Amino acid sequence: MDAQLTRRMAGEIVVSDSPGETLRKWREIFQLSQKHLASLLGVNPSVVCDFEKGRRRSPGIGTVRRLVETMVSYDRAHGGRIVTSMEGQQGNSAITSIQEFAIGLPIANIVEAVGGKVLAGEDELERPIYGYTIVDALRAITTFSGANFGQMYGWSNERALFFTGVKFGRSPMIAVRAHPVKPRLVCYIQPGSVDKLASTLAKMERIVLVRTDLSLGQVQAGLEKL
Amino acid sequence: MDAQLTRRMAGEIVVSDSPGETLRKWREIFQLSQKHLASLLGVNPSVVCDFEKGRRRSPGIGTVRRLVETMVSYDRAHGGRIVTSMEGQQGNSAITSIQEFAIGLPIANIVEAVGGKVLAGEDELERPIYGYTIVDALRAITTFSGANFGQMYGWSNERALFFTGVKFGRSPMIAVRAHPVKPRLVCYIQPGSVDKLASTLAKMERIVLVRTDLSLGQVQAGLEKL
DNA sequence: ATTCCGCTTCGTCAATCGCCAAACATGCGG
DNA sequence: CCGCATGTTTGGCGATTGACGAAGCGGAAT
Repeated sequence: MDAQLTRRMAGEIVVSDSPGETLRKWREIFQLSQKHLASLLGVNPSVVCDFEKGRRRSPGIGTVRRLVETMVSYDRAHGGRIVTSMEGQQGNSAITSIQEFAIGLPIANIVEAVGGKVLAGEDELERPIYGYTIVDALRAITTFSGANFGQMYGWSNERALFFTGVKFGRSPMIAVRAHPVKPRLVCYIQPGSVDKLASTLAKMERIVLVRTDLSLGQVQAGLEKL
Repeated sequence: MDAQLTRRMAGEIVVSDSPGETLRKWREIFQLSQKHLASLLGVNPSVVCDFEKGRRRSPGIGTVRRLVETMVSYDRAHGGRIVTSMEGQQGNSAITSIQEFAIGLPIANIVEAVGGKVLAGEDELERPIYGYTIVDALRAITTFSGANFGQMYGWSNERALFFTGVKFGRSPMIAVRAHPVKPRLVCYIQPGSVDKLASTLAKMERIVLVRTDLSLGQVQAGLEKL
């Protein structure tokens, strides 16, 4: 749930020119004293100090992770004052969810996780992909302005695109075809029917086309587990 | 310039349940072989492998940083194929810029960096702030829908808010006053005039109000240097 | 079948980190 | 001036990392 914030904090610390000061910045934001933070971590306060003052030049990522996660989950456990104030806002209402995987996952795994039936592209199932986007097809078409299409693609474009609210399955594939950047996997969630044209287009673009009859909620749950 | 992407990669690696695989994911995205990456780093290929396979349980952040920055800058130096494909897209056109500082900076430093004159709140100048947002006042008012106001605040709300295109300086402060989350510093960039009401409101909210007659470009340059 | 290639595994060694305990410094109320 | 709390510094010891290079493995190309 707080993965976003956690990653952000960690990333900032790692590439900072002075990781120590950045760490301190976050500790201050969370309004914790070195001692308090140390006690949460179950270590000596000097350890926290060591990091902040840079005596430990290149702390392990394990340590950084522990620090960051400790702060976030402590705050969360105490009402989440700080955490909620930084929550993700943003977002076009047509985009239900955008996630990146921490590691590359073969398309086959995704398909299985969402109970999908492959309609086209059976021969590309081992390709790894790195994230997914879930879009409301209707709203996307009515509310997207040119630039928004770019948003659908998160950080990697080797990704899966899920559409809800699909009637015949033509327009989404046409949109995909028209767009210069292509996903590797397109999945319709509980579509009405799926037009033949859709799978033809998919084959042309060498995209794996899949349908699933699970609900959006079930799909999301399946994806979370990956 | 690629700080955003760099941070994201680093953050993802640090919090990943298997940093090695995540690292590999990124190497693959950048289409580098272990050998190639190793040569860029000036180390033996086996080193890269050791990281990816997790023999180093908790590599130092220095190492992670080097890896990540090497990939990004290599790609950038060779046309930036990958990097540009992941560039920041998104964003409301009213928001010119959103940045976070790596460390907390006293308000006074910011004011100085942008050549500002303090109009209210002289007694809060040492307070640290953690980021800034630059907004086009006119466009904000006409194009923002409720939710967008949340966007103005990046990750930390202990931040500075800069407005361009200010006529009298009333509306921006009224918007700030109406909003539940407050910035610590509000700065008008080349405002027409600044209404007395603005500084009154600022005092009420204990916000430091500043004006600068530098151009937007100069202000941005000043902020970059911090 | 042999050679290449990229990736993996492993033993090794110096440099560095992770952590503690105890000393040091600073600030605050009495 | 003293205690007391909080944060900083220091010395040191064992565990781990960062790096190398040799050797092994499996698939693709010759």
